[in-house]
Amino acid sequence: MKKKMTEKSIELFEKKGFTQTSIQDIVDELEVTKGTFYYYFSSKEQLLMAIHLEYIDDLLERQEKILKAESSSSVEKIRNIIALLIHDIQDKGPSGRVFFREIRHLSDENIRIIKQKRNQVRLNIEKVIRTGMDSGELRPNLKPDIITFAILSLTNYSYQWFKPDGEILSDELVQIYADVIFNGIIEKND
Amino acid sequence: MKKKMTEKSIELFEKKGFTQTSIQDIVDELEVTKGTFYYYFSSKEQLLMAIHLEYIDDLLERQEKILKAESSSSVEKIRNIIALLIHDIQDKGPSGRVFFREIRHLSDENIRIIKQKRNQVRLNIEKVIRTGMDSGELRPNLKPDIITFAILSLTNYSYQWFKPDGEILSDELVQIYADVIFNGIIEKND
Amino acid sequence: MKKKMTEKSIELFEKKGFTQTSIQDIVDELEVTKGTFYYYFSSKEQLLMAIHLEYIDDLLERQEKILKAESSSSVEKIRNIIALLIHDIQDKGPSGRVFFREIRHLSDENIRIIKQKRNQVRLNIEKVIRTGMDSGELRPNLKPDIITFAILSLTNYSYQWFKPDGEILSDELVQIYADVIFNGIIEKND
Amino acid sequence: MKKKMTEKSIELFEKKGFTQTSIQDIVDELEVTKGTFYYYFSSKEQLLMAIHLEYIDDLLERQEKILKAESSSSVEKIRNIIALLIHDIQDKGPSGRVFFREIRHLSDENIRIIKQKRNQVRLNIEKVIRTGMDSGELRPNLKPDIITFAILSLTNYSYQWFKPDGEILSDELVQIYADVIFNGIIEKND
DNA sequence: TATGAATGAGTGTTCATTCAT
DNA sequence: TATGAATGAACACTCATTCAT
Repeated sequence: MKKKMTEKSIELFEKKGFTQTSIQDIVDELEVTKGTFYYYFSSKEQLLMAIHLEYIDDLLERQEKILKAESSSSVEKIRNIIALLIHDIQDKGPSGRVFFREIRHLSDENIRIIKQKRNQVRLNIEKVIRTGMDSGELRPNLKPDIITFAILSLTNYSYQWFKPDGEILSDELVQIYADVIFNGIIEKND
Repeated sequence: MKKKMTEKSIELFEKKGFTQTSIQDIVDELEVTKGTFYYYFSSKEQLLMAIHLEYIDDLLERQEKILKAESSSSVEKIRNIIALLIHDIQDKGPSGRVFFREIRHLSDENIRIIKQKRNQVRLNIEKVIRTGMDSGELRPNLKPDIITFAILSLTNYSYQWFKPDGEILSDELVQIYADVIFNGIIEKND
Repeated sequence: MKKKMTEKSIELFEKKGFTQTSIQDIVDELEVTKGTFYYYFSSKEQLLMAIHLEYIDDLLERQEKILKAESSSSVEKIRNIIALLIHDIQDKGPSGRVFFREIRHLSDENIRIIKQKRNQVRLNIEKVIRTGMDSGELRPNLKPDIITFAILSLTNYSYQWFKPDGEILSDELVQIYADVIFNGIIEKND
Repeated sequence: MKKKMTEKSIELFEKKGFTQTSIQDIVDELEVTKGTFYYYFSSKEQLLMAIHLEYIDDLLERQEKILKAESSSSVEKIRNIIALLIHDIQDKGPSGRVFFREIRHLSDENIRIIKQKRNQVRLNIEKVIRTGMDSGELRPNLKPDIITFAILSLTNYSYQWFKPDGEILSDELVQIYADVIFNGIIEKND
């Protein structure tokens, strides 16, 4: 039941937003009563926090696996991280959208916790870029922090427009975005 | 007074969000009463729509100017559009953030109107890219629609993290982002 | 309307208790809506605090008048204070009962404020007793603080059983209680 | 377990009040579940009634013992009853406070039962006073009912301020109160 | 004896909106 | 142009109580 509630909440939060979704909306859909909701969650915010934690913890865990792969080059690792972030939108699109949009409705303390984990994701990318610059895989004159923001912009903003069931597949999107990031769009006349 | 209300609303909507800001909050700051608000606006949503319209119409207008400049190359036009979108965050950050975050609180009909104008901005970029590909300035194998989304991701997502008063200047950000988009990050060993 | 609300609230709080009286109960009786209540009071507790303040401030003011009367002896002053406290039960019985019973539902800060004023009433009585002992009007071996509690017990507890519309008049009660306090109940065989 | 529940309830009811204490609060402290509570008590009110009954029945029983002592004078009996009532505050303070404060949360029928027993305590005192007046121990012109209320006011109100662990001992309080009641506070210049 | 899931009526509070003045 | 009193629907949350196991 707790699982069912979380899932239905993600669905509704994504469709209507956190504030616009009432506890009544959630329990109505599951055909239970409000009391039942509060049996499993102590508050609406706690539910939102649970959704956030599940999302970011899973993401961090999978990112660590990519980082630890010793056989990968930095370029491969970046490509894998881009794939990870983009695919998340396909696989768990709704919770991703909730994650990116509703964080502000958490309490200050919870925001701090989530932002710290989000920063970890960001700093992990930054580190790979630095390693790639040092090893000569990447151009030496880059600003790693800004490049990281560029990558996160591409992947995170995709939840705003990318529909996994649309014409373009998420694998294609990964390939195109990696190509842009790595090679740029200008024609080189060598 | 109407102007003052709009401005104060943008400020509050940005700080606390549309739903979390009450009419009472707005009128309290201006030291008038709720009646006054309803003299100038027929509803809270109408105020939000006014903010959206002002933002997007101004943006479209300035984008058109860039597009019409006959002396510019496609690459220059793209760079100018990136500059336009990034600078907006600096100059009218709050209304930009409101624009990107609160659209969902408009009525369906109003959402349609705003999205149409937003699409216009997007299609304008797409067209410049196509022109650049045709003229040989840009690589011929690009997907213009996706590249457009990439550009919009970089610029629009910047409102999430970019602080105009921080270390990095918006001019620098424009330059770095243009460099990434045009040249990529990989070291070319020609 | 605010006045009407306070009065009806006192009436209901006295009959059913603060917690058992809902805002709905109050507004139903006045045939208005809950919104109206919150137009005049920011919370249920604030209403309770208003009731407390009005009661104790009025009491203190009238007590001061008694204390300042230069022509009265200490015995007369004590008798007048007993009359003041007892008559309050008759004149504004309901708010007195609310005052003595519901203080615990105030916030800690508000409890502090009210208790301080209540202590003032108590200390004022204590001072009169000391003066009476010094001047020889009262027995020299009394404990003024305990005697004060005795007086307050008699008067304050009367709200628990004394009905002003019953057989015995409040003037009689004052006389009897003053007689007990001053002379005791034992038969003196001098 | 039933005993433990009653005791913990008294403790909580005294600290937070009957309405402010939830069944959940009680069972949490005992580390059992709500189901367990309803195994032993049919309702929250029934628990409150049990507390009241235990208190008043015990009091009545001990009062009867005092009344039956043939060797005591009326004055001695009154002094003993004052001691009984005051000491109860020391020995079972919490349940006394619950008794005096929360009776209103009983059902009408239960209120009737408790009030009847409370009246018995009162009428017993009244009877001793009458006997004392008839035998010449007490002043002949007293109103026994009012004097009884005076005694009960002194003793019952003491739960509002008297702290058994404070400076003054309950034995001293008994002595002082008895002295006031019997002798008054005025200096007699015979 | 005890649990834990579920109920449903109720609570204080918020707030966009209306309207006579 | 602006006010201020009033509305009413909604909201998050509480809690005594039930009952199958």
